Amino acid sequence: MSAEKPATNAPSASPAQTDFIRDIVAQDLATKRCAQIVTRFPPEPNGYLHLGHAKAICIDFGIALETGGRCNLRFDDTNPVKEDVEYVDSITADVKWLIAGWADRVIGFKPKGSHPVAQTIAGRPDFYRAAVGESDPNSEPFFTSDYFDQLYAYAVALIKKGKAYVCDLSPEDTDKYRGAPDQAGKDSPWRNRSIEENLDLFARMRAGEFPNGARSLRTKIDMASPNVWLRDPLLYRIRHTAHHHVGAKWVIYPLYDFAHCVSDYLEGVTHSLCTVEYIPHRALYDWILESLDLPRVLPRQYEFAPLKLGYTVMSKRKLIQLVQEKIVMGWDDPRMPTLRGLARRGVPASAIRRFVIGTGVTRFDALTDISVLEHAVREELNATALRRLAVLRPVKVVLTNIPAGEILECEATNNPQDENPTTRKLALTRDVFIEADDFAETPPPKYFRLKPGGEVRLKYACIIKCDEIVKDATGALVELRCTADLTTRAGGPNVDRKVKGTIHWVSATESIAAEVRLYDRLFTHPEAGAEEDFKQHLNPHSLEVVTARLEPSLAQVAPAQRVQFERLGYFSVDPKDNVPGKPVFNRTITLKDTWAKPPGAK
RNA sequence: UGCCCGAUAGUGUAAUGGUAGCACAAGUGACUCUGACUCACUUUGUCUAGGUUCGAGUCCUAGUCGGGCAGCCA
Repeated sequence: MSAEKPATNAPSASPAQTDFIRDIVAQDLATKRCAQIVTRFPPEPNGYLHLGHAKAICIDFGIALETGGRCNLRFDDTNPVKEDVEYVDSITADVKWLIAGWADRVIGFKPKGSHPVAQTIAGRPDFYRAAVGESDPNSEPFFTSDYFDQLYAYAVALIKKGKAYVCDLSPEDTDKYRGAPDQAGKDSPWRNRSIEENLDLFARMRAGEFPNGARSLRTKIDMASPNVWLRDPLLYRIRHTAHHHVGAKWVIYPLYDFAHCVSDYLEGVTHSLCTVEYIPHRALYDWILESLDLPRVLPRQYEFAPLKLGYTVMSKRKLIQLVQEKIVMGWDDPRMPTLRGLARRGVPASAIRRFVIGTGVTRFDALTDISVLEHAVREELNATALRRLAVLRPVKVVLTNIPAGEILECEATNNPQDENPTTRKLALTRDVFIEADDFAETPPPKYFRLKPGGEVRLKYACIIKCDEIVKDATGALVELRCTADLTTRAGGPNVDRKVKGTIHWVSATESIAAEVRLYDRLFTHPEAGAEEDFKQHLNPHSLEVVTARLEPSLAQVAPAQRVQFERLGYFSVDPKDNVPGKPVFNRTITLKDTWAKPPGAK
């Protein structure tokens, strides 16, 4: 069964998702401003993708999918000192993972020969090769760095139009000349160089004649603009650094504002969607493209609010801190909001999409509650996960009326959500384990589980009655001695006898031991991400490792298989640490628990 | 402090001048060999003050509150 199968109760024909961006897109199609919608997802390869990126991906690819358009994965790799192929590889794989089975057919294709295939494929990690498909070099992502020649030509064109100049101000002086938001800047002394001189100097910048920071290429807009991004922003800076994708060909590199709009144009992007912090850049985006007098229709930028999730941090800087300070095990730690972490935790890509799409698209600075994500995950998993019995914190129970060595077979349902559920066999034996939480010597009110003298049903097996509590000298619980009412087994005369509680269990002898990792939210504060000192809100109990007892069928589980440990939650095998004979499971999420726990209970 | 963006139940999001809906959360009940799932029901909302209009969540003005912008980062 595929983990990507949509939940049976999914709103299949829900009204078309709409928002202000989709409205604009629909209008542009209606008025024929665009024949086809082209979007792009443009990460810089300097970190791992997280839930915030998932939102952008769902918007960019989603709109392309809904309109029969396409969406390019393009690496915005204009700053070689911060970037690396490690990130190109992981981001490519993560994007493909997130859109697989959903929008993979609208991903843009890279023109043949735009860069040597061998350079990008050979020697790359398996997951990257698998993601891009070695047999199909056209499925490779786009790179802004592949446009460096064209970008350079456009910069020259701007100089020739008198709209750009080479400036000799140092970075510090450039800063001073820019002024402040409430105070106009002043013109650079180099602002009025002749076109010939600018052309000559820019060519020499490219030729490597000047050291880093000695000169820059700037637009000539307005040093007094109330929008500071219009105060002659830089187009090119000098960086004597090799580039991870195009090698050592360049010593000057374009800046985001120049490279991004031009790359969008070159790729035929119609709608360039980004987050609200780029709102002040939009005027510059438009200015550059309009100044170039380009023949084709220009792309337009629209902005939406970034995703903020409670009880986690989303900024790259904070995430990297968690990794570097070993607060988590790595970028793929199952507690991380990275796509790698979520995947390792067992969250299906479809659940992430469902969640992100459900939060909508607005420009409002919203904080989404973690329960919305959790609900989306449970909804996917409830439909697809195999039901299994596992005991996380075992307490031994001796069924005194079952002889040692005897095995009574029970039939258990694999997934009650299936139309035609299949079953498997379970072994009921004299010694079994039940969950520590499912027994209370002095039960709180409305306790449906096992208590002295009380009865409870062992799921799929029979009703048992607690006769005796055995403790050691220190008063610690050793075992429970119970009698099994075998007439309440399937096929028995009293199968239908009701008791208030049904609990999970495993045979003590017919079960296996496994490491199970229980995860909780990383932070104890909903807005931990908003605070500089976010680490003070770390949850010390975000990871708990237990040695659990599992029913034998859990000995070999495929990494992609999701299982529900009945009454406990959804689990999957840890793709890294699980080895045959020594299983390791991750808890993706607990089941919803509406029973008010008594005070002091864990 | 200059410019820009925003504000609808606890949270998120619809309503495009005409009955304020939906989801999550919370609560009540039904069902139950998962205190899950499912089902039914319930509570809770248009930031404030003016204005335009037959009619304003929606348009206008002012205020309040929240967010963004002053990298040779993206």
